[in-house]
Amino acid sequence: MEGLTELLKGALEGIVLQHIAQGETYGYEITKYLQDLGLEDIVEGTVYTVLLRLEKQGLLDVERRKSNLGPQRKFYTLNAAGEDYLTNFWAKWDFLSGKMTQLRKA
Amino acid sequence: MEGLTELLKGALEGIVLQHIAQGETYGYEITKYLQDLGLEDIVEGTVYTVLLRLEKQGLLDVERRKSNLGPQRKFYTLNAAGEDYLTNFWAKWDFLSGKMTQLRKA
DNA sequence: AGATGTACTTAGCAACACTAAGGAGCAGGA
DNA sequence: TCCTGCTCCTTAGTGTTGCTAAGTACATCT
Repeated sequence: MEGLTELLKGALEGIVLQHIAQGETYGYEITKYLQDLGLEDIVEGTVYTVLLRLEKQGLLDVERRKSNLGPQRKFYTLNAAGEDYLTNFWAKWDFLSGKMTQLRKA
Repeated sequence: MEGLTELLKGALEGIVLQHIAQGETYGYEITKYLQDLGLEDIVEGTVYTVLLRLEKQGLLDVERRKSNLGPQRKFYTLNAAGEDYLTNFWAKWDFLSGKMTQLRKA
């Protein structure tokens, strides 16, 4: 799906957070996961910038450990702030989503 | 609903376009309509900047006519390009929306 | 040695929602 | 008559965000 960029703004943070909420993970894996999901235009660079931003916002706990293949990985986990953020994110998404449906069939 | 700004990016163009698709209208009316819908943080200034952008992109036909009260109005109608854009917008929205649901219950 | 796959960082860009500030037309009441 | 409030639009500028590009680094296989 092309031209999804603008629509992803604001949503991507939630998407990444939601995936991390399902279990400790790291950037490279997240990228693969999203591409498997069908969000193929979300590439590595994008995911890493989002992760750094989320980390700076204090929504994630980070641990650097070595991998069995390749260089070290940065493992991310949601902390309490992250969970709050995520809950709030879905509330906003549902709100907007509802309005969109309303508008569409008006 | 606070903090909707980022989520609105990309969606707002579609929202405005969708409302215009339901019949000729103008900026001030669109603003009121959205606020009635419950999107209260979308204020005048925002709507007008969106309209100008859509107009520049050639998605809207414009006609300036005088109003029975207040200054002249700029009436907007969707043209063919606008309709295409709108169809495409909903396709993208449905796509993302579907992925969000998938991700959430994963 | 070189290629391939894994894994992360940084600097900078473009698009968008939003803000701020203003102007202009009309109505009604003080 | 003034002036307050409502209608209606414009322009310049800001901050956030997804994205790009270029680079670094480790491991494995040929």
